[in-house]
Amino acid sequence: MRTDMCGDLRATDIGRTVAVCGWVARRREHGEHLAFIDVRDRTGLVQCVVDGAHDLRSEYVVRVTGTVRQRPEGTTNADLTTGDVEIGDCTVEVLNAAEPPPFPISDRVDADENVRLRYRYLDLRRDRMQRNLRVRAKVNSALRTSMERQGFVEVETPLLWTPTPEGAREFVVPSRLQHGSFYVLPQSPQLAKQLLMVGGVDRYYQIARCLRDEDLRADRQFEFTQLDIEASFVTQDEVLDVISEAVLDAAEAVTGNRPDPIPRIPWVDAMERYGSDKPDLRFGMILMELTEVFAATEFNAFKAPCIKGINAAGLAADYGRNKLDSLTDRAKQLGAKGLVWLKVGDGGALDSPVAKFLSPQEQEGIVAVLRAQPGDLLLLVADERHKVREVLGTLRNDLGRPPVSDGPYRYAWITEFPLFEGLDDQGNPVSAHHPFTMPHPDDLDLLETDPLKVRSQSYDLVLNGWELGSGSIRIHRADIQSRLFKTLGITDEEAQGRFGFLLNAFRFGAPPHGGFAVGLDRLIAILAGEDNIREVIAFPKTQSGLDPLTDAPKPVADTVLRDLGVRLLPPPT
RNA sequence: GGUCCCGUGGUGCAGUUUGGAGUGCACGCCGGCCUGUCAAGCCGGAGGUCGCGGGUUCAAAUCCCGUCGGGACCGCCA
Repeated sequence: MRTDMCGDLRATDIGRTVAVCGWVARRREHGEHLAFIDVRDRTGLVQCVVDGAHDLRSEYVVRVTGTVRQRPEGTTNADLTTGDVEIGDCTVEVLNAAEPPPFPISDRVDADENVRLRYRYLDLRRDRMQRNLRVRAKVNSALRTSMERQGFVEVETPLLWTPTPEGAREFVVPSRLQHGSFYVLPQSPQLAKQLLMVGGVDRYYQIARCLRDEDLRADRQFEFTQLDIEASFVTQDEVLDVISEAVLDAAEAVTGNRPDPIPRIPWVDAMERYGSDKPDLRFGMILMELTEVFAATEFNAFKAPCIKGINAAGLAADYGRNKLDSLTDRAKQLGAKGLVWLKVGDGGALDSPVAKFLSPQEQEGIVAVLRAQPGDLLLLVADERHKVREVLGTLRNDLGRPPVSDGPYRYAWITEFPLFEGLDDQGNPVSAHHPFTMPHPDDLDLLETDPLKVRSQSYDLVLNGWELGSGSIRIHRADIQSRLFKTLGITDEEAQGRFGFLLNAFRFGAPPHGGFAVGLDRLIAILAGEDNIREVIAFPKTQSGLDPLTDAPKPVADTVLRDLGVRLLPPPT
């Protein structure tokens, strides 16, 4: 039907008779016998010179045959890849007429999200979306190639899975053949891939769809895609190497440049330096330790277990009283008792409401530790250590963080996460990752004595302040798993009920294993320069979980419910 | 469950603070003119439940309450 793609035509094609197919992007009429139409396909636009365009309208589907020729002197268009040439002597065949689109098929205007999604098939015609889909395809392809090269085998796992009461809320699927029982859609292939390790697959990967019935965000959809991997007989470093290779390959495939090797930062360092377990390494403003400086302070607000400060370099002039007050409000909102700000004057003197409470030695200490220069704005928080980290980490992002999709790409591995995060209502520790995460070998004996101090062999991958994924070395030995369940307050019977199939499998020779999962929607969004994963998903849902295109979710017929053995409750009042 | 922003011809916006005739801008659409444009240009025209419901008022796009939808965020996301 066609000989060429619109966007591919170049001066080297001059003289060829070609046929292109696509949509009428624009037409420019110059009287009865001269008109230009721009024909668009997924590769771009080409200008066709036609003898009148009266029967053509925007988005008509056409097949144009003609001869590629050099554009006349002075009429080339440097903004188009095809701008040196045009198709002349055109015959235009209308393959299909079209109504005017409900919004312009153009990158210049951003239509209402609801309208974009209702007419997603039109939205997808836009350059931006075409580009994003192709970035996505490139990433998928690069990852597959990388994983294959590294000896991994793609295995598909079930979508109809079994409920696991831990973790994210699951989508539930009623069983027609077993009334009263339900499948769930997997929040990840976690347990399936561990079974594959017991099955001797050794090196598994999958570009896997995962489903979680949790509230939606710019970086979260109900269904999302992970590069999921699991490997046997590996150390943590080996897992990190495999994933590093894969994501650097993906970035290189998209951008043409290979980002720097990915630094590995222990969790406690990330929290101390950036106040976050997903630090954005594109900017500094490190949280500096001031506790020692105020060891003997007379200033009551600084008689605290931990004092840290950040230096918002050069921002003193930008922050007048109002903005400083709202920063203070923000800090209090985050749970701080207060926020101390100091501006560094021209002579290096500190200008601050609390300056008079600080000794000269303390003031010098602040300047030295924060490497303060005239014009800098210094922000200090004194409190419990975890609170100081959290508040200053948030302020650091508020003050310094560029949009997520701005370059450069700064990946980071965060390692040695705590095994547990806090206590539940019954006073039992809560797994930070999941209950099959291997404790750090040096901390095993703390399981029974000081569980909250136990580090784990788990790790996150971060890119420009977005969490891209997480993984861990798993527990493969029954004795350690049993100790962990005991620490979590889970009895052997409960464990059997919840994860029996996995624990049974582990009795038959489970190899040491570990893995990781990379959130591809987020990775692709960042590589595509988007700050919302909807932009890299062909058919996403709105924030309230609706699909304006199909109107899903919808009620189903009573007969369907009857077949499933399901009865609806009256709507809540 | 909560906080904040948004909803005005097909599209994007202004108008809302301080109530006074559906007022304005740009694009698109329809018709006409136009032989080198490229976000073509010029002339003319059509097109409105100001998301929806209620309230206040002589009078509501504008103020108040509720509700629906979109977005950002908190909670939630082992």
